[in-house]
Amino acid sequence: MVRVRFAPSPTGYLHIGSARTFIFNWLYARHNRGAMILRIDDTDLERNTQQSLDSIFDGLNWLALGWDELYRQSERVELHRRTAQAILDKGLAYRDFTPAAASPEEKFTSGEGAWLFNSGMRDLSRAESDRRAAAGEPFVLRFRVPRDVAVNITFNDAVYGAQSKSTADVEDFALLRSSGLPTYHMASCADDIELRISQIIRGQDHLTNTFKHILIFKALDVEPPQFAHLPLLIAPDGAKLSKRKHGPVVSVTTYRDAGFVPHAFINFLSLLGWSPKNDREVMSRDELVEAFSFEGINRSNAVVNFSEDDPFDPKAVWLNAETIRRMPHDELAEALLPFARCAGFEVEPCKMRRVTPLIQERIKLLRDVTTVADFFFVKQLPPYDSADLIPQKGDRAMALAVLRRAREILAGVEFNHAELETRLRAGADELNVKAGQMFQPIRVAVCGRKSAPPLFETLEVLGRETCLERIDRAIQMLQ
RNA sequence: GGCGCUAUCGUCUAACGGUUAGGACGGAGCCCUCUCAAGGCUCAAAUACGGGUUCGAUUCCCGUUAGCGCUACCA
Repeated sequence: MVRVRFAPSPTGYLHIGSARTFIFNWLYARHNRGAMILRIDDTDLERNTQQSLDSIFDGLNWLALGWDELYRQSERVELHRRTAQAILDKGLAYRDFTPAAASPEEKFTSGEGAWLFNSGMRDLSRAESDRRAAAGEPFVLRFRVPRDVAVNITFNDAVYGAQSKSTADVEDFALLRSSGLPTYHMASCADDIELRISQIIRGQDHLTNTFKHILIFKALDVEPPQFAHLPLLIAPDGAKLSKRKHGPVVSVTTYRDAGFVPHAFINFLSLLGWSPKNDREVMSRDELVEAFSFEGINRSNAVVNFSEDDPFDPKAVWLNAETIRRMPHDELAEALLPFARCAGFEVEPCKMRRVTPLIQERIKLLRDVTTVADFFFVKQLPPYDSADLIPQKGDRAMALAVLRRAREILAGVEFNHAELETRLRAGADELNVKAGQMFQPIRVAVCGRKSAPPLFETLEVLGRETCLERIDRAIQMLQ
Protein backbone atom coordinates (compact mmCIF):
# COMPACT_ATOMS: atom_id res chain seq x y z
CA MET A 1 0.00 0.00 0.00
CA VAL A 2 1.43 3.33 -1.06
CA ARG A 3 1.21 5.93 1.68
CA VAL A 4 2.82 9.32 1.13
CA ARG A 5 2.76 12.50 3.15
CA PHE A 6 3.14 16.22 2.71
CA ALA A 7 4.51 17.74 5.90
CA PRO A 8 4.59 21.53 5.94
CA SER A 9 5.62 23.48 9.02
CA PRO A 10 3.39 26.46 9.78
CA THR A 11 6.22 28.96 10.08
CA GLY A 12 5.50 30.93 6.92
CA TYR A 13 2.79 31.02 4.30
CA LEU A 14 2.41 28.21 1.77
CA HIS A 15 4.83 28.98 -1.02
CA ILE A 16 4.91 27.53 -4.48
CA GLY A 17 7.79 25.15 -3.78
CA SER A 18 5.76 23.56 -0.99
CA ALA A 19 2.71 23.48 -3.23
CA ARG A 20 4.68 21.58 -5.82
CA THR A 21 5.87 19.07 -3.22
CA PHE A 22 2.24 18.57 -2.23
CA ILE A 23 1.24 18.11 -5.88
CA PHE A 24 3.97 15.55 -6.60
CA ASN A 25 2.99 13.58 -3.51
CA TRP A 26 -0.66 13.74 -4.51
CA LEU A 27 0.09 12.68 -8.08
CA TYR A 28 2.17 9.75 -6.87
CA ALA A 29 -0.53 8.68 -4.42
CA ARG A 30 -3.30 8.84 -7.00
CA HIS A 31 -1.22 7.16 -9.69
CA ASN A 32 -0.66 4.25 -7.33
CA ARG A 33 -4.10 4.32 -5.73
CA GLY A 34 -2.46 5.02 -2.41
CA ALA A 35 -3.17 7.37 0.47
CA MET A 36 -2.23 11.05 0.63
CA ILE A 37 -1.50 12.20 4.14
CA LEU A 38 -1.28 15.79 5.29
CA ARG A 39 0.83 16.17 8.39
CA ILE A 40 1.38 19.53 10.00
CA ASP A 41 4.93 19.57 11.31
CA ASP A 42 4.39 22.03 14.12
CA THR A 43 6.98 20.99 16.68
CA ASP A 44 8.62 24.40 16.79
CA LEU A 45 6.18 26.12 19.12
CA GLU A 46 8.00 29.45 19.06
CA ARG A 47 7.85 29.90 15.31
CA ASN A 48 4.39 28.53 14.59
CA THR A 49 1.69 31.03 13.77
CA GLN A 50 -2.03 30.62 13.24
CA GLN A 51 -1.77 32.92 10.27
CA SER A 52 0.70 30.59 8.64
CA LEU A 53 -1.50 27.59 9.34
CA ASP A 54 -4.43 29.40 7.75
CA SER A 55 -2.28 30.23 4.74
CA ILE A 56 -1.41 26.56 4.26
CA PHE A 57 -5.04 25.47 4.35
CA ASP A 58 -6.10 28.42 2.18
CA GLY A 59 -3.62 27.42 -0.49
CA LEU A 60 -4.29 23.70 -0.26
CA ASN A 61 -8.05 24.13 -0.32
CA TRP A 62 -7.76 26.34 -3.37
CA LEU A 63 -5.80 23.61 -5.16
CA ALA A 64 -8.75 21.37 -4.34
CA LEU A 65 -6.78 18.15 -4.66
CA GLY A 66 -7.67 16.97 -1.18
CA TRP A 67 -6.01 14.49 1.17
CA ASP A 68 -7.03 11.29 2.89
CA GLU A 69 -5.70 11.70 6.42
CA LEU A 70 -4.68 14.67 8.54
CA TYR A 71 -2.34 14.79 11.55
CA ARG A 72 -0.66 17.39 13.69
CA GLN A 73 2.71 16.61 15.17
CA SER A 74 2.03 18.75 18.22
CA GLU A 75 -0.63 16.19 19.20
CA ARG A 76 1.79 13.31 18.88
CA VAL A 77 4.59 14.40 21.18
CA GLU A 78 4.11 11.38 23.43
CA LEU A 79 4.94 9.09 20.54
CA HIS A 80 8.02 11.14 19.70
CA ARG A 81 9.27 11.06 23.29
CA ARG A 82 8.63 7.37 23.61
CA THR A 83 10.55 6.71 20.42
CA ALA A 84 13.46 8.87 21.56
CA GLN A 85 13.47 7.01 24.88
CA ALA A 86 13.69 3.72 23.01
CA ILE A 87 16.80 4.94 21.24
CA LEU A 88 18.31 6.11 24.52
CA ASP A 89 17.54 2.75 26.14
CA LYS A 90 19.40 0.99 23.38
CA GLY A 91 22.43 3.13 24.15
CA LEU A 92 22.21 4.75 20.73
CA ALA A 93 21.57 8.20 22.14
CA TYR A 94 22.95 10.17 25.08
CA ARG A 95 22.14 13.23 27.13
CA ASP A 96 24.12 16.37 26.44
CA PHE A 97 24.03 18.81 29.36
CA THR A 98 25.98 21.53 27.56
CA PRO A 99 24.11 24.85 27.41
CA ALA A 100 22.91 25.87 23.95
CA ALA A 101 25.52 27.45 21.72
CA ALA A 102 25.18 31.20 21.40
CA SER A 103 25.66 31.15 17.65
CA PRO A 104 25.81 28.45 14.97
CA GLU A 105 29.30 29.57 13.93
CA GLU A 106 30.58 28.91 17.42
CA LYS A 107 30.44 25.18 16.80
CA PHE A 108 32.83 24.62 13.97
CA THR A 109 35.20 27.46 14.77
CA SER A 110 36.00 25.91 18.11
CA GLY A 111 38.42 23.36 16.71
CA GLU A 112 39.07 20.37 14.51
CA GLY A 113 36.08 18.00 14.55
CA ALA A 114 34.59 19.77 17.53
CA TRP A 115 31.32 20.30 15.69
CA LEU A 116 30.74 16.54 15.48
CA PHE A 117 30.22 15.91 19.20
CA ASN A 118 31.29 16.81 22.69
CA SER A 119 33.25 13.83 23.97
CA GLY A 120 32.77 14.80 27.60
CA MET A 121 29.03 14.44 27.23
CA ARG A 122 29.09 11.53 24.83
CA ASP A 123 31.18 9.48 27.21
CA LEU A 124 29.24 10.28 30.35
CA SER A 125 28.25 7.08 32.14
CA ARG A 126 24.60 6.15 32.07
CA ALA A 127 24.43 6.27 35.86
CA GLU A 128 25.91 9.77 35.93
CA SER A 129 23.64 10.87 33.12
CA ASP A 130 20.54 9.47 34.87
CA ARG A 131 21.54 11.14 38.13
CA ARG A 132 21.95 14.59 36.55
CA ALA A 133 18.72 14.23 34.61
CA ALA A 134 16.88 13.18 37.74
CA ALA A 135 18.29 16.22 39.51
CA GLY A 136 16.48 18.32 36.93
CA GLU A 137 19.48 19.49 34.94
CA PRO A 138 18.38 20.39 31.38
CA PHE A 139 19.80 18.42 28.48
CA VAL A 140 19.37 17.69 24.81
CA LEU A 141 19.18 14.10 23.72
CA ARG A 142 21.67 13.41 20.94
CA PHE A 143 21.99 10.53 18.56
CA ARG A 144 25.18 8.57 19.16
CA VAL A 145 26.60 8.42 15.63
CA PRO A 146 29.08 5.48 15.38
CA ARG A 147 32.65 6.75 15.87
CA ASP A 148 34.87 3.66 16.32
CA VAL A 149 35.16 3.19 12.59
CA ALA A 150 33.78 5.42 9.89
CA VAL A 151 31.08 3.56 8.01
CA ASN A 152 29.14 4.65 5.01
CA ILE A 153 25.45 5.31 5.35
CA THR A 154 23.78 4.53 2.07
CA PHE A 155 20.39 4.64 0.44
CA ASN A 156 19.03 4.63 -3.04
CA ASP A 157 17.12 7.77 -3.91
CA ALA A 158 14.39 7.31 -6.50
CA VAL A 159 15.48 10.53 -8.17
CA TYR A 160 19.14 11.08 -7.31
CA GLY A 161 20.23 7.44 -7.35
CA ALA A 162 22.76 5.81 -5.00
CA GLN A 163 23.69 8.07 -2.10
CA SER A 164 26.42 7.57 0.43
CA LYS A 165 27.95 9.54 3.26
CA SER A 166 30.50 8.66 5.87
CA THR A 167 29.46 8.71 9.52
CA ALA A 168 32.65 10.74 10.03
CA ASP A 169 30.81 13.61 8.34
CA VAL A 170 27.65 13.38 10.42
CA GLU A 171 27.45 15.19 13.74
CA ASP A 172 25.69 13.89 16.82
CA PHE A 173 22.41 15.57 15.97
CA ALA A 174 19.68 16.36 18.49
CA LEU A 175 16.60 14.18 18.97
CA LEU A 176 15.02 15.96 21.92
CA ARG A 177 15.45 19.59 22.95
CA SER A 178 16.05 20.70 26.51
CA SER A 179 12.35 21.59 26.61
CA GLY A 180 11.59 17.92 26.11
CA LEU A 181 10.05 18.54 22.72
CA PRO A 182 11.28 16.55 19.74
CA THR A 183 13.37 18.02 16.97
CA TYR A 184 12.26 17.77 13.38
CA HIS A 185 14.40 14.70 12.76
CA MET A 186 12.93 12.79 15.68
CA ALA A 187 9.32 13.77 15.14
CA SER A 188 9.47 13.23 11.43
CA CYS A 189 10.96 9.75 11.60
CA ALA A 190 8.77 8.60 14.49
CA ASP A 191 5.68 9.70 12.59
CA ASP A 192 6.81 8.29 9.28
CA ILE A 193 7.19 4.93 11.00
CA GLU A 194 3.94 5.09 12.91
CA LEU A 195 1.96 6.31 9.90
CA ARG A 196 3.54 3.58 7.77
CA ILE A 197 4.78 6.01 5.15
CA SER A 198 6.04 4.05 2.15
CA GLN A 199 7.59 6.86 0.09
CA ILE A 200 9.00 10.12 1.33
CA ILE A 201 8.76 12.69 -1.44
CA ARG A 202 10.24 16.02 -0.37
CA GLY A 203 12.55 18.83 -1.40
CA GLN A 204 16.21 18.22 -2.16
CA ASP A 205 17.12 20.41 0.80
CA HIS A 206 16.46 17.25 2.82
CA LEU A 207 18.77 15.04 0.80
CA THR A 208 21.65 15.24 3.29
CA ASN A 209 19.27 15.07 6.26
CA THR A 210 18.25 11.68 4.98
CA PHE A 211 21.47 10.11 6.24
CA LYS A 212 20.47 11.10 9.76
CA HIS A 213 17.02 9.71 9.20
CA ILE A 214 18.44 6.40 7.98
CA LEU A 215 20.41 6.25 11.21
CA ILE A 216 17.21 6.74 13.21
CA PHE A 217 15.25 4.12 11.27
CA LYS A 218 18.07 1.62 11.68
CA ALA A 219 18.36 2.38 15.39
CA LEU A 220 14.69 1.47 15.70
CA ASP A 221 15.13 -1.68 13.60
CA VAL A 222 12.79 -0.33 10.96
CA GLU A 223 13.37 -0.64 7.24
CA PRO A 224 13.52 2.95 5.91
CA PRO A 225 10.87 3.96 3.38
CA GLN A 226 11.80 4.79 -0.18
CA PHE A 227 13.08 8.32 -0.67
CA ALA A 228 12.46 10.57 -3.65
CA HIS A 229 13.97 14.04 -3.44
CA LEU A 230 12.77 16.82 -5.66
CA PRO A 231 14.93 19.50 -7.29
CA LEU A 232 14.34 22.88 -5.70
CA LEU A 233 12.38 25.76 -7.16
CA ILE A 234 14.54 28.86 -7.31
CA ALA A 235 14.20 32.52 -8.25
CA PRO A 236 15.66 33.98 -11.48
CA ASP A 237 18.62 35.26 -9.45
CA GLY A 238 19.44 31.70 -8.44
CA ALA A 239 18.48 32.21 -4.82
CA LYS A 240 15.86 30.11 -3.18
CA LEU A 241 12.39 31.59 -3.11
CA SER A 242 11.80 33.71 -0.06
CA LYS A 243 9.18 36.16 1.03
CA ARG A 244 11.70 38.68 2.25
CA LYS A 245 13.64 38.79 -0.99
CA HIS A 246 11.01 38.07 -3.63
CA GLY A 247 7.81 39.29 -2.06
CA PRO A 248 4.32 37.85 -2.47
CA VAL A 249 5.09 36.32 -5.89
CA VAL A 250 6.11 33.13 -4.12
CA SER A 251 2.86 32.73 -2.20
CA VAL A 252 0.18 30.41 -3.53
CA THR A 253 -2.60 32.80 -2.54
CA THR A 254 -1.09 35.47 -4.77
CA TYR A 255 -1.75 33.25 -7.78
CA ARG A 256 -5.26 32.55 -6.56
CA ASP A 257 -6.02 36.24 -6.08
CA ALA A 258 -4.64 37.17 -9.49
CA GLY A 259 -7.06 34.83 -11.18
CA PHE A 260 -5.18 31.65 -11.86
CA VAL A 261 -7.41 28.64 -12.37
CA PRO A 262 -6.33 26.01 -9.81
CA HIS A 263 -5.73 23.35 -12.41
CA ALA A 264 -3.59 25.64 -14.57
CA PHE A 265 -1.43 26.35 -11.54
CA ILE A 266 -1.15 22.62 -10.83
CA ASN A 267 -0.31 21.96 -14.46
CA PHE A 268 2.42 24.61 -14.38
CA LEU A 269 3.97 23.36 -11.16
CA SER A 270 3.88 19.75 -12.27
CA LEU A 271 6.09 20.71 -15.22
CA LEU A 272 8.73 22.25 -13.00
CA GLY A 273 11.22 19.48 -12.35
CA TRP A 274 9.17 16.77 -13.98
CA SER A 275 8.41 15.86 -17.56
CA PRO A 276 6.15 13.26 -19.16
CA LYS A 277 8.89 13.07 -21.84
CA ASN A 278 6.51 13.14 -24.77
CA ASP A 279 6.30 16.91 -25.31
CA ARG A 280 2.88 17.06 -23.68
CA GLU A 281 2.35 20.23 -21.69
CA VAL A 282 -1.31 21.11 -21.42
CA MET A 283 -2.60 18.14 -19.47
CA SER A 284 -5.75 17.36 -17.56
CA ARG A 285 -5.66 16.19 -13.98
CA ASP A 286 -6.27 12.60 -15.05
CA GLU A 287 -3.55 12.79 -17.65
CA LEU A 288 -1.09 14.05 -15.07
CA VAL A 289 -2.01 11.25 -12.67
CA GLU A 290 -1.66 8.70 -15.44
CA ALA A 291 1.73 10.00 -16.64
CA PHE A 292 3.38 10.71 -13.31
CA SER A 293 6.38 8.66 -12.25
CA PHE A 294 9.68 9.14 -10.44
CA GLU A 295 11.56 8.44 -13.70
CA GLY A 296 10.30 11.73 -15.13
CA ILE A 297 11.70 13.80 -12.27
CA ASN A 298 14.98 15.50 -13.01
CA ARG A 299 17.81 16.55 -10.76
CA SER A 300 18.62 20.18 -11.38
CA ASN A 301 16.87 23.10 -9.75
CA ALA A 302 14.17 24.86 -11.75
CA VAL A 303 13.79 28.62 -12.06
CA VAL A 304 10.38 30.18 -11.55
CA ASN A 305 10.73 32.88 -14.15
CA PHE A 306 9.14 35.97 -12.68
CA SER A 307 10.46 39.52 -12.92
CA GLU A 308 9.71 42.91 -11.45
CA ASP A 309 7.38 44.01 -14.24
CA ASP A 310 5.98 40.53 -14.72
CA PRO A 311 5.23 38.91 -11.37
CA PHE A 312 4.17 35.60 -12.90
CA ASP A 313 6.12 33.12 -14.98
CA PRO A 314 4.99 33.69 -18.61
CA LYS A 315 4.51 29.98 -19.04
CA ALA A 316 2.18 29.85 -16.05
CA VAL A 317 0.18 32.68 -17.56
CA TRP A 318 0.06 30.95 -20.94
CA LEU A 319 -1.05 27.70 -19.33
CA ASN A 320 -3.73 29.63 -17.47
CA ALA A 321 -5.01 31.26 -20.67
CA GLU A 322 -4.95 27.86 -22.34
CA THR A 323 -6.95 26.37 -19.46
CA ILE A 324 -9.45 29.23 -19.59
CA ARG A 325 -9.99 28.67 -23.31
CA ARG A 326 -10.83 25.04 -22.68
CA MET A 327 -13.32 25.68 -19.89
CA PRO A 328 -17.05 25.27 -20.49
CA HIS A 329 -18.79 28.67 -20.63
CA ASP A 330 -20.87 28.10 -17.52
CA GLU A 331 -17.90 27.08 -15.46
CA LEU A 332 -15.84 30.05 -16.69
CA ALA A 333 -18.68 32.50 -16.06
CA GLU A 334 -19.00 31.25 -12.52
CA ALA A 335 -15.27 31.63 -11.93
CA LEU A 336 -15.31 35.15 -13.39
CA LEU A 337 -18.20 36.47 -11.33
CA PRO A 338 -16.39 36.96 -8.01
CA PHE A 339 -13.59 38.86 -9.73
CA ALA A 340 -16.02 41.27 -11.38
CA ARG A 341 -18.00 41.80 -8.19
CA CYS A 342 -14.87 42.21 -6.14
CA ALA A 343 -13.87 45.07 -8.46
CA GLY A 344 -17.18 46.77 -7.72
CA PHE A 345 -19.22 45.83 -10.78
CA GLU A 346 -22.83 44.88 -10.24
CA VAL A 347 -23.32 41.94 -12.51
CA GLU A 348 -25.91 39.21 -12.64
CA PRO A 349 -24.90 35.62 -13.42
CA CYS A 350 -26.99 35.59 -16.60
CA LYS A 351 -25.21 38.70 -17.87
CA MET A 352 -21.83 37.16 -17.11
CA ARG A 353 -22.89 34.04 -18.90
CA ARG A 354 -23.54 36.08 -22.07
CA VAL A 355 -20.29 38.05 -21.81
CA THR A 356 -18.12 35.02 -21.15
CA PRO A 357 -17.91 33.61 -24.70
CA LEU A 358 -16.86 37.05 -25.94
CA ILE A 359 -13.89 37.37 -23.63
CA GLN A 360 -12.86 33.74 -23.20
CA GLU A 361 -9.96 33.88 -25.62
CA ARG A 362 -9.08 37.45 -24.70
CA ILE A 363 -8.18 37.00 -21.04
CA LYS A 364 -5.14 35.37 -19.52
CA LEU A 365 -6.06 35.72 -15.86
CA LEU A 366 -9.55 35.63 -14.40
CA ARG A 367 -9.11 39.13 -13.01
CA ASP A 368 -8.67 40.42 -16.58
CA VAL A 369 -12.47 40.35 -16.77
CA THR A 370 -12.44 43.68 -14.97
CA THR A 371 -10.37 45.39 -17.66
CA VAL A 372 -11.59 43.54 -20.73
CA ALA A 373 -15.34 43.38 -20.07
CA ASP A 374 -15.93 46.38 -17.81
CA PHE A 375 -17.99 48.25 -20.42
CA PHE A 376 -20.57 45.48 -20.35
CA PHE A 377 -21.18 46.05 -16.67
CA VAL A 378 -21.32 49.83 -16.25
CA LYS A 379 -24.31 52.06 -17.01
CA GLN A 380 -22.21 54.94 -18.21
CA LEU A 381 -18.92 54.60 -20.07
CA PRO A 382 -15.92 56.22 -18.42
CA PRO A 383 -14.52 59.21 -20.36
CA TYR A 384 -12.52 58.41 -23.49
CA ASP A 385 -10.71 60.40 -26.14
CA SER A 386 -13.17 61.46 -28.83
CA ALA A 387 -10.31 61.32 -31.36
CA ASP A 388 -10.56 57.53 -31.07
CA LEU A 389 -13.94 57.78 -32.80
CA ILE A 390 -12.31 58.90 -36.03
CA PRO A 391 -11.59 55.92 -38.31
CA GLN A 392 -8.38 55.08 -40.14
CA LYS A 393 -7.86 57.36 -43.16
CA GLY A 394 -11.03 59.21 -42.21
CA ASP A 395 -11.97 62.43 -40.47
CA ARG A 396 -14.49 63.87 -38.04
CA ALA A 397 -17.11 64.20 -40.74
CA MET A 398 -16.78 60.54 -41.66
CA ALA A 399 -17.08 59.51 -38.02
CA LEU A 400 -20.23 61.57 -37.67
CA ALA A 401 -21.77 60.21 -40.84
CA VAL A 402 -21.00 56.64 -39.75
CA LEU A 403 -22.41 57.12 -36.29
CA ARG A 404 -25.60 58.79 -37.56
CA ARG A 405 -26.17 56.04 -40.08
CA ALA A 406 -25.42 53.39 -37.44
CA ARG A 407 -27.93 54.99 -35.13
CA GLU A 408 -30.63 54.76 -37.75
CA ILE A 409 -29.82 51.15 -38.51
CA LEU A 410 -29.62 50.08 -34.87
CA ALA A 411 -32.88 51.80 -34.05
CA GLY A 412 -34.70 49.52 -36.47
CA VAL A 413 -32.74 46.32 -36.86
CA GLU A 414 -33.47 43.07 -35.08
CA PHE A 415 -30.67 42.67 -32.50
CA ASN A 416 -28.98 39.49 -33.53
CA HIS A 417 -25.55 38.81 -34.95
CA ALA A 418 -26.60 38.01 -38.53
CA GLU A 419 -28.99 40.94 -38.98
CA LEU A 420 -26.59 43.36 -37.35
CA GLU A 421 -23.78 42.28 -39.66
CA THR A 422 -25.70 42.47 -42.96
CA ARG A 423 -27.31 45.79 -42.15
CA LEU A 424 -24.12 47.44 -40.86
CA ARG A 425 -22.06 46.18 -43.81
CA ALA A 426 -24.74 47.49 -46.16
CA GLY A 427 -24.54 50.79 -44.32
CA ALA A 428 -20.82 50.98 -45.03
CA ASP A 429 -21.45 50.43 -48.72
CA GLU A 430 -24.07 53.16 -48.81
CA LEU A 431 -21.71 55.62 -47.18
CA ASN A 432 -18.94 54.41 -49.44
CA VAL A 433 -16.56 53.65 -46.56
CA LYS A 434 -14.64 50.47 -45.81
CA ALA A 435 -16.03 48.00 -43.31
CA GLY A 436 -13.27 48.86 -40.85
CA GLN A 437 -14.03 52.56 -41.17
CA MET A 438 -17.65 51.84 -40.41
CA PHE A 439 -17.02 49.56 -37.45
CA GLN A 440 -14.37 51.46 -35.57
CA PRO A 441 -16.45 54.53 -34.63
CA ILE A 442 -19.27 52.26 -33.53
CA ARG A 443 -16.92 50.11 -31.49
CA VAL A 444 -15.36 53.07 -29.74
CA ALA A 445 -18.78 54.63 -29.16
CA VAL A 446 -20.20 51.54 -27.45
CA CYS A 447 -17.05 50.16 -25.80
CA GLY A 448 -15.12 53.34 -25.10
CA ARG A 449 -11.94 51.93 -26.60
CA LYS A 450 -10.42 50.66 -29.81
CA SER A 451 -9.67 47.11 -28.69
CA ALA A 452 -12.70 45.07 -27.86
CA PRO A 453 -14.45 41.79 -28.62
CA PRO A 454 -16.03 41.33 -32.08
CA LEU A 455 -18.55 44.07 -32.78
CA PHE A 456 -21.82 42.32 -33.62
CA GLU A 457 -21.77 39.95 -30.66
CA THR A 458 -20.87 42.87 -28.47
CA LEU A 459 -23.81 44.96 -29.70
CA GLU A 460 -26.09 42.00 -29.22
CA VAL A 461 -25.10 41.55 -25.58
CA LEU A 462 -25.18 45.26 -24.85
CA GLY A 463 -28.71 45.59 -26.25
CA ARG A 464 -30.38 48.25 -28.32
CA GLU A 465 -31.05 50.76 -25.59
CA THR A 466 -27.48 50.95 -24.33
CA CYS A 467 -26.04 51.03 -27.84
CA LEU A 468 -28.24 53.93 -28.92
CA GLU A 469 -27.49 55.90 -25.76
CA ARG A 470 -23.76 55.49 -26.21
CA ILE A 471 -23.87 56.37 -29.89
CA ASP A 472 -25.87 59.52 -29.15
CA ARG A 473 -23.29 60.48 -26.61
CA ALA A 474 -20.47 59.92 -29.13
CA ILE A 475 -22.25 62.04 -31.70
CA GLN A 476 -22.54 64.83 -29.14
CA MET A 477 -18.84 64.59 -28.39
CA LEU A 478 -18.00 65.00 -32.06
CA GLN A 479 -20.28 67.99 -32.61
C1' G B 1 35.86 25.63 6.11
C1' G B 2 33.65 20.29 5.79
C1' C B 3 30.16 17.13 3.36
C1' G B 4 26.51 16.41 -0.42
C1' C B 5 23.88 17.58 -5.04
C1' U B 6 23.59 19.84 -9.90
C1' A B 7 25.19 21.86 -14.93
C1' U B 8 21.27 21.37 -22.88
C1' C B 9 18.33 27.74 -26.27
C1' G B 10 16.68 33.81 -21.86
C1' U B 11 13.13 30.15 -19.07
C1' C B 12 10.73 25.00 -18.55
C1' U B 13 12.47 20.68 -20.83
C1' A B 14 13.46 16.08 -24.75
C1' A B 15 17.30 13.19 -26.82
C1' C B 16 18.16 4.56 -22.63
C1' G B 17 27.00 6.55 -27.20
C1' G B 18 25.38 7.50 -33.64
C1' U B 19 19.59 13.14 -34.44
C1' U B 20 20.44 18.72 -39.44
C1' A B 21 20.48 18.45 -30.71
C1' G B 22 13.50 18.01 -30.65
C1' G B 23 9.18 20.48 -28.15
C1' A B 24 7.00 24.52 -25.25
C1' C B 25 6.91 29.60 -23.17
C1' G B 26 8.75 34.25 -24.29
C1' G B 27 10.85 37.31 -28.69
C1' A B 28 10.85 38.66 -34.18
C1' G B 29 8.27 38.29 -38.90
C1' C B 30 4.31 36.74 -42.28
C1' C B 31 -0.82 35.01 -43.11
C1' C B 32 -5.97 35.34 -41.50
C1' U B 33 -9.08 39.55 -40.03
C1' C B 34 -14.16 44.88 -38.35
C1' U B 35 -10.17 46.35 -33.71
C1' C B 36 -8.08 43.15 -29.93
C1' A B 37 -7.43 38.26 -29.31
C1' A B 38 -7.36 33.25 -30.90
C1' G B 39 -5.43 30.27 -34.91
C1' G B 40 -1.76 28.88 -38.96
C1' C B 41 3.26 29.31 -40.94
C1' U B 42 8.47 30.95 -40.59
C1' C B 43 12.96 32.75 -38.13
C1' A B 44 16.65 33.70 -34.17
C1' A B 45 18.22 31.04 -29.80
C1' A B 46 21.68 25.77 -26.14
C1' U B 47 25.06 20.89 -24.86
C1' A B 48 29.78 25.74 -18.84
C1' C B 49 35.33 24.80 -19.56
C1' G B 50 39.55 21.25 -19.90
C1' G B 51 41.15 16.40 -20.15
C1' G B 52 40.30 11.29 -20.94
C1' U B 53 37.41 6.30 -22.55
C1' U B 54 35.45 5.12 -27.56
C1' C B 55 35.38 4.21 -34.56
C1' G B 56 32.01 7.93 -32.44
C1' A B 57 30.42 11.65 -26.80
C1' U B 58 24.91 16.16 -24.73
C1' U B 59 25.12 11.12 -22.98
C1' C B 60 30.41 7.35 -19.47
C1' C B 61 34.98 8.76 -16.18
C1' C B 62 38.34 12.61 -13.97
C1' G B 63 39.46 17.65 -13.05
C1' U B 64 38.20 22.98 -13.15
C1' U B 65 34.55 26.59 -12.68
C1' A B 66 29.80 28.06 -11.21
C1' G B 67 25.22 27.45 -8.61
C1' C B 68 22.41 25.23 -4.79
C1' G B 69 21.68 22.41 -0.22
C1' C B 70 23.11 20.57 4.69
C1' U B 71 26.53 21.59 8.47
C1' A B 72 20.84 24.80 14.97
C1' C B 73 18.16 22.55 21.25
C1' C B 74 14.62 25.60 12.59
C1' A B 75 12.04 22.53 9.49
